[in-house]
Order: sequence, then C-alpha cells, then structure tokens
Amino acid sequence: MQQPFPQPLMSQCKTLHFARNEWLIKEGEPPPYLYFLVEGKAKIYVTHSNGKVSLLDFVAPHTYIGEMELLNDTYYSKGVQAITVTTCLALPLATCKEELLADAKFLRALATFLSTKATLMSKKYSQSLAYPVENRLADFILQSADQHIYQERHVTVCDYLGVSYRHLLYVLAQFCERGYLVKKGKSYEIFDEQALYNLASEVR
Amino acid sequence: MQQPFPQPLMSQCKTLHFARNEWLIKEGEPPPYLYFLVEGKAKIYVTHSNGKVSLLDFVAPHTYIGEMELLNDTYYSKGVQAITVTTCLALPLATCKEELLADAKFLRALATFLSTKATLMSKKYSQSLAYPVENRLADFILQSADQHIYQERHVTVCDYLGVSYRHLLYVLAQFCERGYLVKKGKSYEIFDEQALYNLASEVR
DNA sequence: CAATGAATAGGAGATATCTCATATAGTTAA
DNA sequence: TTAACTATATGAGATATCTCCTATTCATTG
Repeated sequence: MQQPFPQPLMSQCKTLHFARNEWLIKEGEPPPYLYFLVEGKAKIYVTHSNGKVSLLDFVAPHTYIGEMELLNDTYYSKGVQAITVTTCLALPLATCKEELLADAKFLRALATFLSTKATLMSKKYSQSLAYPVENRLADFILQSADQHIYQERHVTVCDYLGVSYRHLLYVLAQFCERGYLVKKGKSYEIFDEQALYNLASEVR
Repeated sequence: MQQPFPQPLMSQCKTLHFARNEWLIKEGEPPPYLYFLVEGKAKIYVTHSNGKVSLLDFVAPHTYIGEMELLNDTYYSKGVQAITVTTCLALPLATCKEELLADAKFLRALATFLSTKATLMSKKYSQSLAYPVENRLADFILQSADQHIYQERHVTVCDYLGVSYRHLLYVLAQFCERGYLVKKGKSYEIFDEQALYNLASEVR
C-alpha cells in the first residue's frame, strides 16, 4: 500500500505518537481522527454489560483505525489501546470526511480493508462457536510466540479467548503435562510445535 | 438505497430466482456473480475441519452477496442458501469488476455495507465470548419470533448458536419451566417477554 | 521503603455444555 | 407405500468451563 489517504488531503494529515498503554480511542468516544497505524501495535477492546471485557483483535501497521466512524454516523466506538509505542497518521474527520467518501482509490482501499476485517471477524466468530479453548489457545500460542517462547500475559489472553483465568491456567497446565510446553518462570517454551499445530490446525 | 450497481452496468445485470433451500453460492466455489438480494431470505454457512457447521448470519433484502470475491482474489467462499424463494440482481464479475472498483458511489455503498457487516460480526464474536447460550438464545428467540410465536428449527439454531442439539433442548426446557415459554406442538409461545428481554439485553 | 493494587497460581465445588445411545415422528424419494 | 433420511426428544455420564477463595509474587507510587 502506498499512501493511505488521498494526496490532496495529506497536507491536513498529522503524525501522532502514543505511549505504551495509552488509549488511541476511548471506548464509546467517537474519535476526531481517522488513523492509519504506521508503527507499533495496538489492541481493540469492548466492554459488555455483564462486566466482561473482550479483546477483539490485535492490530499491526498498515491498519485503519476509526474508519467505522467515517461510514456510520451512529457507531459505538471500540476502545483502542497501544501495546507498544505507536505512530499513526491522523486525518481530521470533520474537514476530510466528504472528500474521503468521494475518492474512489481511497474507497477501494478502505473497502478491501473492511472486507478483510469482516472476514477475519466472521472467522473468529465461527471458530469460537465450533472449537473449545484448547484449540484456540494452541493457535494463539503459535501465532504470538517469538523464537519458540510464548509469554503473553494471562489476563490479556483471557479477554482474547473469552475464558476465565482459572480455566486458562488449567489448559496451559495440560499442555505442559502433555509435553507441548515447558514452563520457564513467567514464560513458556514450545517443546512440541507439531502437537500444538495439530490442535490449532483444527482452526485452519 | 436506490440502485445497488452503477447505472452503466445495469444493462449487464440479470435477475435470478432461487428456490427454497437452493444454494446461491456453494461453499468453496467462488461465484460468477456479485449478487444483490432484493427479495427473500438466505443463510450463510461455513463448515469446519472438525465437521461442525456454523450458521454465520441470516441475510435479508438490500444485501450484497459475493462481495468478498470482488475485493479479495483468494477468498474462501461461504455457502449461501435460500431460506425462502429468493430474487437477486446479479452482475457478472468477470466483465464488471474493474468498473465497479472505480466507481466512487458504488464503493461508498459497498464500504458502508462492509463496515456494517464487520461491526455485526465483531459484535456476535465478542458476545459469543462473553455470554452463555442462555442469553444468546433469549436474544435470538425475541428476534426471530413472529406474533409471540417462536418456531425456528432446532437444528438450524444449533448451528447458529454453536451449541449441541442436546443442550439447546435443555435450555429451552428451562425457559418453559420458568414460565418464559409455553411449548405448543412444534413451536413455542412467548409467555414472559420481559424475562427473555432481561436475559437478552445482557446482549445489548 | 512500605503500601496498595494488579497479576500469577492453584484448590474445591458448581454449572454449562458435550457425547453417545436410543426411541419416535416427520419428510422425501424410489 | 416402503425405505431412508432428517428432525425431535430424552436419559446418562463425561468434560469444559466457571465462580469463589486464598496465597504469593510483581509493579507502581507516595
């Protein structure tokens, strides 16, 4: 992808930086900008009426953020929190909205982005219906591990998988018992990648 | 919404009819058309590697179908099945793709449609993580009931809620015991809408 | 440094949900 | 109309997952 926004609007585009754990968008507060993440990582959260919190997705560079507010006037904004130091391009919605919505090249990129997002969410949705935590956790471990080391915070993973802290520990303990993982202090080393892969690949 | 496709392409647009239970799109087979549902209802299905089937969504008139294939070259097509007799406008992708992807008005409508779809899927996803079947079933009963009569087929609902047939019956039986529903032959009459609403409104 | 709150860790018991088996009724096609 | 599915119904027993509780470690901040 080249430029995320139409050339004529780039002059209005700011570069914003966010600290680790800072909120790019607070839940329920429509943001004043359309963001395009260029560096860093962030998390999208939503809070439910029963108090549970869901971590909807992790987002990486080359991602639009706040694009829902561009298209839907009445949209309940999700919370977006920086995981690392993060850099975004930011375009003020108030002055740019009309022009964005008339630019075919931008709209095509946006539609492609949204179709990927819709597809991803459908996939996660149907997988959450069809597979137990064991499979989805195996998948997540493989995806988030670095150099065969898995070290996500349990509390984060609970929100991501929609599972209780207690149960997450049970399943991790099982993986250790079966020799898939070996616990090393706060992190886990992957010892039987194939086994995890078999579990995860149920989740295509 | 006025016209779903750009005026210059309308001459290539066919009107197709599907019988009840006929497949508009077979799972895994990219469709040759971009559809726009004008009359009838349909269901979107996906099959998992463990054999389970998920009913992703019900679709109603004014819905694009096959739009993912327009934007993503490598897309695993979901199965789409007519629930009732269904009428669609159908535009051949092969000849119209480029022109569609250059039309700002169409792209804007498509992007809006996709943002709604992504939002809906995120919502269903996070709710599936945060709420048990009881809440999601109450919500579904209220949404699908007509004149206080609920009469969806259990097998369909199992796929929709990602729950076993056995468990679905348990929860329905509970609703009857508590006086929320009264079973009348194959259907259920809603007797305590407020109670169901309370359960469902957890699911905002 | 102490103090407070968050995160990790695991026990015990309750629920939610699943699998398997079996029986009956409804639907479809030869 | 039978034969062969498909859907409904329900019991019994297994698992997956949750809630509540308690203890310890870790991180932040006055």
